[in-house]
Amino acid sequence: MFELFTAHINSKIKLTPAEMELVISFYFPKSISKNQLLVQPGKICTEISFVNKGCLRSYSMDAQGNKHILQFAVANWIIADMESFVTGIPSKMYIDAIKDADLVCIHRNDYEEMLLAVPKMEKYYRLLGQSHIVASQRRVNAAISYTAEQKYVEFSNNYPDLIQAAPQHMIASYLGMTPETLSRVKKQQFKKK
Amino acid sequence: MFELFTAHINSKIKLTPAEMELVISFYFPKSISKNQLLVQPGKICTEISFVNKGCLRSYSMDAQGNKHILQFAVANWIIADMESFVTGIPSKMYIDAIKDADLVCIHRNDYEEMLLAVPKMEKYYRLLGQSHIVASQRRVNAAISYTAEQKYVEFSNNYPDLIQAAPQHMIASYLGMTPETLSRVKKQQFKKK
DNA sequence: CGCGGGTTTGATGATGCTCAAGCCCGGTGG
DNA sequence: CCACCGGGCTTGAGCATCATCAAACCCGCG
Repeated sequence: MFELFTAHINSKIKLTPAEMELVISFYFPKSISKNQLLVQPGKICTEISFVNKGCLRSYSMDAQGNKHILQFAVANWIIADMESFVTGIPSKMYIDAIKDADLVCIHRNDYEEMLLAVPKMEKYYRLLGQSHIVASQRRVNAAISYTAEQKYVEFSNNYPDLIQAAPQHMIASYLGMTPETLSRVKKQQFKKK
Repeated sequence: MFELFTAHINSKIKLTPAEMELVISFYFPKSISKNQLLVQPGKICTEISFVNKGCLRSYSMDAQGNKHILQFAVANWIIADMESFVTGIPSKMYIDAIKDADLVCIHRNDYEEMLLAVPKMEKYYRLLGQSHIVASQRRVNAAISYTAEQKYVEFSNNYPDLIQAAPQHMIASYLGMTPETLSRVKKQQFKKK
Protein backbone atom coordinates (compact mmCIF):
# COMPACT_ATOMS: atom_id res chain seq x y z
CA MET A 1 0.00 0.00 0.00
CA PHE A 2 2.55 2.54 1.19
CA GLU A 3 5.65 0.73 -0.05
CA LEU A 4 6.46 3.03 -2.94
CA PHE A 5 5.75 6.10 -0.86
CA THR A 6 7.94 5.02 2.04
CA ALA A 7 10.68 3.99 -0.37
CA HIS A 8 10.49 7.45 -1.91
CA ILE A 9 10.81 9.08 1.49
CA ASN A 10 13.72 6.82 2.37
CA SER A 11 15.49 7.74 -0.81
CA LYS A 12 15.54 11.38 0.31
CA ILE A 13 15.79 11.31 4.09
CA LYS A 14 16.48 8.81 6.84
CA LEU A 15 13.65 8.01 9.21
CA THR A 16 13.51 5.50 12.05
CA PRO A 17 10.79 2.84 11.71
CA ALA A 18 8.88 4.58 14.49
CA GLU A 19 9.06 7.92 12.71
CA MET A 20 7.99 6.35 9.47
CA GLU A 21 5.02 4.78 11.14
CA LEU A 22 4.06 8.09 12.63
CA VAL A 23 4.37 9.79 9.26
CA ILE A 24 2.23 7.16 7.59
CA SER A 25 -0.48 7.61 10.16
CA PHE A 26 -1.16 11.06 8.69
CA TYR A 27 -1.59 9.77 5.15
CA PHE A 28 -4.44 7.86 3.58
CA PRO A 29 -4.69 5.88 0.39
CA LYS A 30 -7.11 6.85 -2.34
CA SER A 31 -7.98 5.26 -5.64
CA ILE A 32 -9.44 7.23 -8.47
CA SER A 33 -10.50 5.95 -11.81
CA LYS A 34 -9.83 7.39 -15.22
CA ASN A 35 -11.58 10.72 -15.85
CA GLN A 36 -12.47 11.16 -12.21
CA LEU A 37 -11.85 14.64 -10.85
CA LEU A 38 -9.68 15.22 -7.80
CA VAL A 39 -9.70 19.01 -7.84
CA GLN A 40 -12.01 21.41 -9.61
CA PRO A 41 -12.42 25.18 -9.90
CA GLY A 42 -14.21 26.86 -7.05
CA LYS A 43 -13.26 24.18 -4.54
CA ILE A 44 -10.25 24.21 -2.27
CA CYS A 45 -7.48 21.75 -3.05
CA THR A 46 -7.44 19.88 0.23
CA GLU A 47 -4.81 17.25 -0.45
CA ILE A 48 -1.32 16.70 -1.72
CA SER A 49 -1.29 13.41 -3.60
CA PHE A 50 1.64 11.11 -4.13
CA VAL A 51 1.10 8.91 -7.17
CA ASN A 52 1.62 5.24 -6.54
CA LYS A 53 0.26 3.96 -9.81
CA GLY A 54 -1.50 5.41 -12.83
CA CYS A 55 -1.33 8.94 -14.15
CA LEU A 56 -2.91 12.29 -13.27
CA ARG A 57 -2.84 15.68 -14.88
CA SER A 58 -3.59 19.21 -13.76
CA TYR A 59 -5.02 21.68 -16.21
CA SER A 60 -6.70 25.04 -16.54
CA MET A 61 -9.52 25.91 -18.90
CA ASP A 62 -9.64 29.21 -20.75
CA ALA A 63 -12.62 31.33 -21.77
CA GLN A 64 -12.96 29.42 -25.08
CA GLY A 65 -13.11 26.10 -23.22
CA ASN A 66 -9.64 24.98 -24.24
CA LYS A 67 -7.76 22.90 -21.70
CA HIS A 68 -4.13 23.68 -20.93
CA ILE A 69 -2.22 20.95 -19.15
CA LEU A 70 0.15 22.25 -16.51
CA GLN A 71 1.51 19.01 -15.18
CA PHE A 72 1.41 15.27 -15.56
CA ALA A 73 2.08 13.07 -12.55
CA VAL A 74 3.08 9.44 -12.88
CA ALA A 75 4.38 7.09 -10.19
CA ASN A 76 6.70 8.73 -7.65
CA TRP A 77 5.49 12.23 -8.41
CA ILE A 78 3.20 14.41 -6.35
CA ILE A 79 0.46 16.64 -7.59
CA ALA A 80 -1.72 19.35 -6.10
CA ASP A 81 -2.81 22.88 -6.76
CA MET A 82 -0.29 24.31 -4.35
CA GLU A 83 -1.71 27.81 -4.65
CA SER A 84 -5.05 26.65 -3.29
CA PHE A 85 -3.54 24.14 -0.89
CA VAL A 86 -1.27 26.59 0.88
CA THR A 87 -3.47 29.69 0.81
CA GLY A 88 -6.87 28.06 1.15
CA ILE A 89 -8.35 30.07 -1.69
CA PRO A 90 -10.56 28.13 -4.14
CA SER A 91 -8.71 26.47 -6.93
CA LYS A 92 -8.89 27.72 -10.50
CA MET A 93 -7.84 24.45 -12.01
CA TYR A 94 -8.73 20.83 -12.52
CA ILE A 95 -6.87 17.69 -11.55
CA ASP A 96 -8.07 14.35 -12.83
CA ALA A 97 -6.83 10.87 -13.64
CA ILE A 98 -5.96 9.96 -17.20
CA LYS A 99 -5.30 6.37 -16.08
CA ASP A 100 -6.80 4.59 -13.09
CA ALA A 101 -4.62 5.63 -10.20
CA ASP A 102 -3.64 4.77 -6.66
CA LEU A 103 -2.64 7.70 -4.52
CA VAL A 104 -1.24 8.36 -1.09
CA CYS A 105 -2.65 11.62 0.20
CA ILE A 106 -2.32 14.02 3.06
CA HIS A 107 -5.04 16.48 3.97
CA ARG A 108 -4.18 20.12 4.40
CA ASN A 109 -5.56 20.01 7.94
CA ASP A 110 -2.96 17.39 8.80
CA TYR A 111 -0.03 18.68 6.82
CA GLU A 112 1.46 21.19 9.24
CA GLU A 113 0.69 18.87 12.12
CA MET A 114 2.56 16.03 10.45
CA LEU A 115 5.53 18.33 9.89
CA LEU A 116 5.51 19.26 13.56
CA ALA A 117 5.30 15.62 14.59
CA VAL A 118 8.18 14.58 12.31
CA PRO A 119 10.26 17.65 11.48
CA LYS A 120 12.56 15.62 9.27
CA MET A 121 9.75 15.64 6.76
CA GLU A 122 10.42 19.33 6.24
CA LYS A 123 13.52 18.24 4.41
CA TYR A 124 11.58 15.74 2.34
CA TYR A 125 9.22 18.43 1.12
CA ARG A 126 12.03 20.91 0.68
CA LEU A 127 13.79 18.45 -1.63
CA LEU A 128 10.59 17.75 -3.52
CA GLY A 129 10.14 21.47 -3.94
CA GLN A 130 13.65 21.78 -5.31
CA SER A 131 13.01 19.09 -7.90
CA HIS A 132 9.79 20.76 -8.84
CA ILE A 133 11.57 24.08 -9.27
CA VAL A 134 14.19 22.53 -11.51
CA ALA A 135 11.48 20.94 -13.64
CA SER A 136 9.51 24.20 -13.81
CA GLN A 137 12.57 26.13 -14.84
CA ARG A 138 13.14 23.82 -17.79
CA ARG A 139 9.48 23.99 -18.67
CA VAL A 140 9.33 27.78 -18.64
CA ASN A 141 12.48 28.00 -20.69
CA ALA A 142 11.05 25.67 -23.31
CA ALA A 143 7.74 27.50 -23.36
CA ILE A 144 9.27 30.92 -24.01
CA SER A 145 12.25 30.00 -26.19
CA TYR A 146 11.46 26.95 -28.27
CA THR A 147 9.65 26.35 -31.53
CA ALA A 148 6.94 23.72 -31.67
CA GLU A 149 9.42 21.17 -32.94
CA GLN A 150 12.04 21.91 -30.29
CA LYS A 151 9.40 21.63 -27.59
CA TYR A 152 8.42 18.20 -28.77
CA VAL A 153 11.99 16.96 -29.03
CA GLU A 154 12.83 18.18 -25.55
CA PHE A 155 9.69 16.65 -24.13
CA SER A 156 10.29 13.27 -25.65
CA ASN A 157 13.85 13.29 -24.34
CA ASN A 158 12.85 14.32 -20.84
CA TYR A 159 9.72 12.20 -20.52
CA PRO A 160 9.95 9.18 -22.80
CA ASP A 161 7.51 7.33 -20.55
CA LEU A 162 4.83 9.99 -20.94
CA ILE A 163 5.10 9.81 -24.71
CA GLN A 164 3.77 6.29 -24.25
CA ALA A 165 1.31 6.96 -21.45
CA ALA A 166 -0.45 10.12 -22.56
CA PRO A 167 -2.58 10.55 -25.67
CA GLN A 168 -1.16 12.90 -28.21
CA HIS A 169 -3.70 15.66 -27.86
CA MET A 170 -2.80 15.95 -24.17
CA ILE A 171 0.88 16.20 -24.93
CA ALA A 172 0.03 18.94 -27.41
CA SER A 173 -1.90 20.74 -24.70
CA TYR A 174 1.02 20.38 -22.30
CA LEU A 175 3.38 21.81 -24.89
CA GLY A 176 1.11 24.74 -25.64
CA MET A 177 0.19 23.83 -29.21
CA THR A 178 -2.81 22.36 -31.00
CA PRO A 179 -3.11 18.61 -31.70
CA GLU A 180 -2.90 19.39 -35.41
CA THR A 181 0.41 21.16 -34.98
CA LEU A 182 1.86 18.31 -32.95
CA SER A 183 0.75 15.84 -35.56
CA ARG A 184 2.53 17.81 -38.26
CA VAL A 185 5.65 18.25 -36.14
CA LYS A 186 5.90 14.50 -35.67
CA LYS A 187 5.48 13.92 -39.37
CA GLN A 188 8.33 16.35 -40.09
CA GLN A 189 10.48 14.66 -37.47
CA PHE A 190 9.88 11.32 -39.07
CA LYS A 191 10.86 12.54 -42.51
CA LYS A 192 14.13 13.96 -41.22
CA LYS A 193 15.57 10.62 -40.20
CA MET B 1 23.32 44.50 6.44
CA PHE B 2 21.26 41.43 7.21
CA GLU B 3 18.16 43.21 8.47
CA LEU B 4 15.92 42.51 5.51
CA PHE B 5 17.08 38.93 5.32
CA THR B 6 16.50 38.20 9.00
CA ALA B 7 13.12 39.92 8.82
CA HIS B 8 12.23 37.69 5.91
CA ILE B 9 13.20 34.60 7.85
CA ASN B 10 11.27 35.79 10.88
CA SER B 11 8.19 36.31 8.76
CA LYS B 12 8.20 32.61 7.89
CA ILE B 13 9.62 30.82 10.94
CA LYS B 14 10.49 31.59 14.52
CA LEU B 15 14.14 31.48 15.49
CA THR B 16 15.78 32.34 18.80
CA PRO B 17 18.38 35.12 18.63
CA ALA B 18 21.09 32.49 19.09
CA GLU B 19 19.76 30.41 16.22
CA MET B 20 19.50 33.47 14.03
CA GLU B 21 23.06 34.39 14.79
CA LEU B 22 24.16 30.90 13.92
CA VAL B 23 22.24 31.03 10.65
CA ILE B 24 23.74 34.37 9.73
CA SER B 25 27.23 33.03 10.29
CA PHE B 26 26.79 30.83 7.22
CA TYR B 27 25.81 33.71 4.95
CA PHE B 28 27.88 36.46 3.47
CA PRO B 29 26.97 39.77 1.86
CA LYS B 30 27.83 40.52 -1.72
CA SER B 31 27.38 43.59 -3.85
CA ILE B 32 27.25 43.43 -7.58
CA SER B 33 26.89 46.28 -9.96
CA LYS B 34 24.66 46.59 -12.97
CA ASN B 35 25.54 44.21 -15.81
CA GLN B 36 27.87 42.16 -13.63
CA LEU B 37 27.49 38.41 -13.99
CA LEU B 38 26.78 36.19 -11.01
CA VAL B 39 26.35 32.91 -12.88
CA GLN B 40 27.37 31.94 -16.37
CA PRO B 41 27.18 28.86 -18.58
CA GLY B 42 29.82 26.24 -17.99
CA LYS B 43 30.34 27.24 -14.38
CA ILE B 44 28.63 25.76 -11.36
CA CYS B 45 26.12 27.94 -9.59
CA THR B 46 27.72 27.98 -6.16
CA GLU B 47 25.37 30.29 -4.29
CA ILE B 48 21.78 30.98 -3.48
CA SER B 49 21.33 34.74 -3.32
CA PHE B 50 18.75 36.64 -1.35
CA VAL B 51 18.17 40.09 -2.84
CA ASN B 52 18.42 42.91 -0.37
CA LYS B 53 18.37 45.75 -2.84
CA GLY B 54 18.48 46.15 -6.61
CA CYS B 55 17.34 43.71 -9.22
CA LEU B 56 18.73 40.58 -10.85
CA ARG B 57 17.57 38.40 -13.69
CA SER B 58 18.30 34.87 -14.83
CA TYR B 59 18.24 34.06 -18.52
CA SER B 60 19.20 31.50 -21.10
CA MET B 61 20.62 32.22 -24.55
CA ASP B 62 19.54 30.25 -27.59
CA ALA B 63 21.51 29.26 -30.68
CA GLN B 64 20.61 32.53 -32.42
CA GLY B 65 21.93 34.55 -29.49
CA ASN B 66 18.51 35.60 -28.23
CA LYS B 67 18.18 35.96 -24.48
CA HIS B 68 15.18 34.50 -22.69
CA ILE B 69 14.56 35.78 -19.21
CA LEU B 70 13.43 33.09 -16.79
CA GLN B 71 13.17 35.11 -13.64
CA PHE B 72 13.51 38.55 -12.17
CA ALA B 73 14.49 38.94 -8.54
CA VAL B 74 13.87 42.13 -6.60
CA ALA B 75 14.14 42.72 -2.86
CA ASN B 76 12.98 39.80 -0.72
CA TRP B 77 13.32 37.26 -3.50
CA ILE B 78 15.99 34.65 -3.95
CA ILE B 79 17.66 33.65 -7.17
CA ALA B 80 19.93 30.82 -8.27
CA ASP B 81 20.20 28.20 -10.94
CA MET B 82 18.80 25.49 -8.70
CA GLU B 83 19.54 22.78 -11.23
CA SER B 84 23.24 23.52 -11.08
CA PHE B 85 23.22 24.36 -7.38
CA VAL B 86 21.68 21.11 -6.24
CA THR B 87 23.25 18.71 -8.73
CA GLY B 88 26.63 20.37 -9.14
CA ILE B 89 26.51 20.18 -12.93
CA PRO B 90 27.65 23.30 -14.81
CA SER B 91 24.96 25.87 -15.35
CA LYS B 92 23.44 26.51 -18.74
CA MET B 93 22.25 29.97 -17.87
CA TYR B 94 23.25 33.47 -16.89
CA ILE B 95 22.38 35.51 -13.84
CA ASP B 96 23.30 39.17 -13.73
CA ALA B 97 22.23 42.43 -12.14
CA ILE B 98 20.04 44.85 -14.05
CA LYS B 99 20.35 47.34 -11.18
CA ASP B 100 23.20 47.61 -8.70
CA ALA B 101 22.36 45.06 -6.07
CA ASP B 102 23.13 43.99 -2.51
CA LEU B 103 22.80 40.29 -1.86
CA VAL B 104 22.97 37.90 1.04
CA CYS B 105 24.39 34.62 -0.17
CA ILE B 106 25.06 31.13 1.02
CA HIS B 107 27.61 28.88 -0.64
CA ARG B 108 26.56 25.39 -1.68
CA ASN B 109 29.34 23.93 0.46
CA ASP B 110 27.71 25.49 3.51
CA TYR B 111 24.08 24.98 2.63
CA GLU B 112 23.49 21.46 3.92
CA GLU B 113 25.69 22.17 6.90
CA MET B 114 23.64 25.22 7.80
CA LEU B 115 20.47 23.15 7.54
CA LEU B 116 21.96 20.57 9.89
CA ALA B 117 23.03 23.27 12.32
CA VAL B 118 19.60 24.93 12.34
CA PRO B 119 17.02 22.40 11.14
CA LYS B 120 14.23 24.98 11.42
CA MET B 121 15.67 26.49 8.27
CA GLU B 122 14.41 23.45 6.39
CA LYS B 123 10.97 24.91 6.86
CA TYR B 124 12.11 28.32 5.64
CA TYR B 125 13.38 26.84 2.40
CA ARG B 126 10.39 24.57 2.09
CA LEU B 127 8.10 27.61 2.27
CA LEU B 128 10.24 29.52 -0.23
CA GLY B 129 10.00 26.53 -2.52
CA GLN B 130 6.24 26.52 -2.20
CA SER B 131 6.00 30.18 -3.16
CA HIS B 132 8.28 29.56 -6.08
CA ILE B 133 6.10 26.68 -7.23
CA VAL B 134 2.97 28.79 -7.07
CA ALA B 135 4.66 31.50 -9.10
CA SER B 136 5.97 28.99 -11.65
CA GLN B 137 2.56 27.46 -12.04
CA ARG B 138 1.06 30.81 -12.94
CA ARG B 139 3.95 31.52 -15.27
CA VAL B 140 3.63 28.23 -17.13
CA ASN B 141 -0.09 28.66 -17.45
CA ALA B 142 0.34 32.12 -18.95
CA ALA B 143 3.07 30.93 -21.30
CA ILE B 144 1.02 28.10 -22.77
CA SER B 145 -2.48 29.59 -22.72
CA TYR B 146 -2.31 33.33 -23.17
CA THR B 147 -2.03 35.63 -26.17
CA ALA B 148 0.66 38.29 -26.15
CA GLU B 149 -1.82 40.83 -24.85
CA GLN B 150 -3.12 38.61 -22.06
CA LYS B 151 0.45 37.86 -20.99
CA TYR B 152 1.22 41.52 -20.66
CA VAL B 153 -1.95 42.30 -18.74
CA GLU B 154 -1.36 39.47 -16.30
CA PHE B 155 2.25 40.47 -15.83
CA SER B 156 1.45 44.10 -15.13
CA ASN B 157 -1.18 43.02 -12.60
CA ASN B 158 1.11 40.57 -10.84
CA TYR B 159 4.29 42.62 -10.92
CA PRO B 160 3.46 46.33 -11.12
CA ASP B 161 6.83 47.15 -9.54
CA LEU B 162 8.75 45.33 -12.26
CA ILE B 163 6.91 47.27 -14.94
CA GLN B 164 8.70 50.26 -13.47
CA ALA B 165 12.02 48.63 -12.70
CA ALA B 166 12.75 46.60 -15.82
CA PRO B 167 13.28 48.00 -19.33
CA GLN B 168 10.63 47.00 -21.77
CA HIS B 169 12.74 44.75 -23.94
CA MET B 170 13.48 42.61 -20.88
CA ILE B 171 9.84 42.31 -20.00
CA ALA B 172 9.20 41.23 -23.58
CA SER B 173 11.88 38.59 -23.20
CA TYR B 174 10.37 37.40 -19.94
CA LEU B 175 6.98 37.13 -21.58
CA GLY B 176 8.34 35.21 -24.53
CA MET B 177 7.75 37.81 -27.22
CA THR B 178 9.83 40.31 -29.17
CA PRO B 179 10.23 43.93 -28.07
CA GLU B 180 8.35 45.00 -31.19
CA THR B 181 5.37 42.87 -30.27
CA LEU B 182 5.27 44.20 -26.73
CA SER B 183 5.43 47.74 -28.04
CA ARG B 184 2.44 47.07 -30.28
CA VAL B 185 0.52 45.32 -27.53
CA LYS B 186 0.93 48.32 -25.26
CA LYS B 187 -0.25 50.64 -28.00
CA GLN B 188 -3.37 48.54 -28.47
CA GLN B 189 -3.94 48.51 -24.72
CA PHE B 190 -3.73 52.25 -24.63
CA LYS B 191 -6.22 52.74 -27.42
CA LYS B 192 -8.75 50.51 -25.67
CA LYS B 193 -9.16 52.81 -22.71
C1' DC C 1 -21.25 -3.54 -38.89
C1' DG C 2 -21.41 0.97 -37.38
C1' DC C 3 -20.28 4.23 -33.93
C1' DG C 4 -17.00 7.50 -31.83
C1' DG C 5 -12.73 9.31 -30.07
C1' DG C 6 -8.41 10.40 -31.59
C1' DT C 7 -5.25 11.40 -35.24
C1' DT C 8 -4.15 13.03 -39.81
C1' DT C 9 -4.46 16.03 -43.77
C1' DG C 10 -5.66 20.12 -46.31
C1' DA C 11 -6.89 25.02 -47.08
C1' DT C 12 -7.06 29.40 -45.15
C1' DG C 13 -6.10 33.01 -41.94
C1' DA C 14 -4.31 35.38 -37.78
C1' DT C 15 -0.81 36.20 -34.65
C1' DG C 16 3.54 37.35 -33.83
C1' DC C 17 8.48 37.44 -35.94
C1' DT C 18 12.05 39.55 -38.92
C1' DC C 19 14.30 43.15 -40.95
C1' DA C 20 14.79 47.89 -41.58
C1' DA C 21 14.18 52.60 -40.71
C1' DG C 22 13.03 56.46 -37.84
C1' DC C 23 12.38 58.56 -33.39
C1' DC C 24 13.10 59.91 -28.67
C1' DC C 25 15.99 61.10 -25.02
C1' DG C 26 19.70 61.11 -21.79
C1' DG C 27 24.68 61.36 -21.61
C1' DT C 28 29.17 63.05 -23.32
C1' DG C 29 32.47 65.92 -25.23
C1' DG C 30 33.62 69.92 -27.96
C1' DC D 1 25.25 75.26 -24.35
C1' DC D 2 24.82 72.75 -28.19
C1' DA D 3 25.92 68.78 -31.29
C1' DC D 4 26.40 64.30 -31.52
C1' DC D 5 26.13 59.67 -30.26
C1' DG D 6 23.83 55.45 -28.91
C1' DG D 7 20.45 52.56 -26.67
C1' DG D 8 15.89 51.66 -26.41
C1' DC D 9 11.38 52.20 -28.08
C1' DT D 10 8.25 52.70 -32.05
C1' DT D 11 6.52 52.02 -36.65
C1' DG D 12 6.00 49.75 -41.05
C1' DA D 13 6.06 46.03 -44.59
C1' DG D 14 6.52 41.35 -45.62
C1' DC D 15 6.75 36.76 -44.00
C1' DA D 16 6.81 32.32 -41.19
C1' DT D 17 4.75 29.73 -37.89
C1' DC D 18 1.09 28.08 -35.88
C1' DA D 19 -4.16 28.22 -35.18
C1' DT D 20 -8.64 27.40 -37.06
C1' DC D 21 -12.05 25.02 -39.49
C1' DA D 22 -13.45 21.13 -41.98
C1' DA D 23 -13.20 16.66 -43.75
C1' DA D 24 -11.32 12.13 -44.03
C1' DC D 25 -9.24 8.37 -41.85
C1' DC D 26 -8.11 4.84 -38.50
C1' DC D 27 -9.17 1.55 -35.17
C1' DG D 28 -10.98 -0.42 -31.01
C1' DC D 29 -15.38 -1.63 -29.13
C1' DG D 30 -20.16 -2.38 -28.51
